[in-house]
Amino acid sequence: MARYQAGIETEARIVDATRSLLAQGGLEATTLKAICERAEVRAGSFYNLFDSKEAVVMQVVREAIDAVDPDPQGSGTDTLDDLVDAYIRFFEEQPQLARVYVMAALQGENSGNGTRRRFLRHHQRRVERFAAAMARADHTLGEGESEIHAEILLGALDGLAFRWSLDTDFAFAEFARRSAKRFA
Amino acid sequence: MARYQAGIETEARIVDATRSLLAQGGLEATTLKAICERAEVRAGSFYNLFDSKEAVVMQVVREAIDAVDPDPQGSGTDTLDDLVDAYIRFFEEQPQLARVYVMAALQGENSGNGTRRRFLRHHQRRVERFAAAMARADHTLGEGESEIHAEILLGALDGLAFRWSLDTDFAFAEFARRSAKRFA
DNA sequence: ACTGTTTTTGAGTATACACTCTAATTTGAG
DNA sequence: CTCAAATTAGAGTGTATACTCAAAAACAGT
Repeated sequence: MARYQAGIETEARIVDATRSLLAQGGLEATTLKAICERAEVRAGSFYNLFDSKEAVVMQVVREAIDAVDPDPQGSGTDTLDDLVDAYIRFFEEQPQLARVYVMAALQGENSGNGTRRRFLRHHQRRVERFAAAMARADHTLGEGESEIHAEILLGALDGLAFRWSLDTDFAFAEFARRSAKRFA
Repeated sequence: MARYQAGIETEARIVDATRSLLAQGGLEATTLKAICERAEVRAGSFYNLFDSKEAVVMQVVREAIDAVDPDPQGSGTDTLDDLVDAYIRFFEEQPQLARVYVMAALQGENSGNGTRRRFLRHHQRRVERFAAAMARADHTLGEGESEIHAEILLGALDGLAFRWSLDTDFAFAEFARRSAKRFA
């Protein structure tokens, strides 16, 4: 069971290679061959450490999302602006990863794997945090009410982000903040 | 140049086969083999009539979008509600096609083909029609102002539709209309 | 040094895909 | 009926993919 140092380092190299490939050329560029070449590893080693290509891709995406979380401990002190900013930052700093995230969710729709479920869980958590932040800012808001508002605002953010991923000239951040003001 | 009847009928069969495959199993199920089998045609015949698989897929998607257009002539009599309803109808009646549409736009991002451009042109037309309908309903609205509102509303609709395509229990239509009310 | 475990190798498998090509057949206008 | 053009067949090409496997090598605790 005890892992060797070599294996741990190899794993890190594979994750790094995957991250840079995704950031650079999206899912299309992130083939197993490309990952192995960049990590200087043969296919067999890859499969000694990961169950599938999808596994490492999803790990990278998850890490990137966590990296911009304004309140990783979930202590409940983040404001709506914090959350919106974190959302904007993820898309602006990692446009390709955001695309991969969306594609993975969309592709998972038909294939039976749990990508779609994971995506929805993550979305649900996000809705709850948005709703909580809204409720903290406005005590007159009912619980159901704030969840609905959160759902609509997140919908708008997702849509605008998608719009921006197709045309990076689109003033995503500005529209996103404007939506937040309007739906909050 | 003069086309034969046989060719015209074959073309229709191929388009029908593609449409039903897309509606049934999305892009994944819509392979050339599947199209040819369902249309009872050999690959050579397919390529005698279409340049590529993508060509027929895009044709089907375009037709589906046009089919729900509340004002195909563009006579400028559609209201915001009409437009929102058309949007909702497209996603509710053709969820798989909507997914294909989004996937195609996302995939086209890196590959040099014009899918992304087409998508953006279509989006732009939609923004203009939404903005015009908003302006007709509220004459105090400036032109720039109504375009911004249209962009945000469409963003929200896109995001909610995406949300719904992952979880068809989501009350997409209700949320969509609720978003639209904020602009009316 | 011994030894059981982890790691690495790299050729190989299986498969799926869009697309091509040539020859044969069918069509329909004159 | 003729014949050029349109259509069709269908085997075949080329390529890319994720992934497997058995054996060799490296590792680290004793």
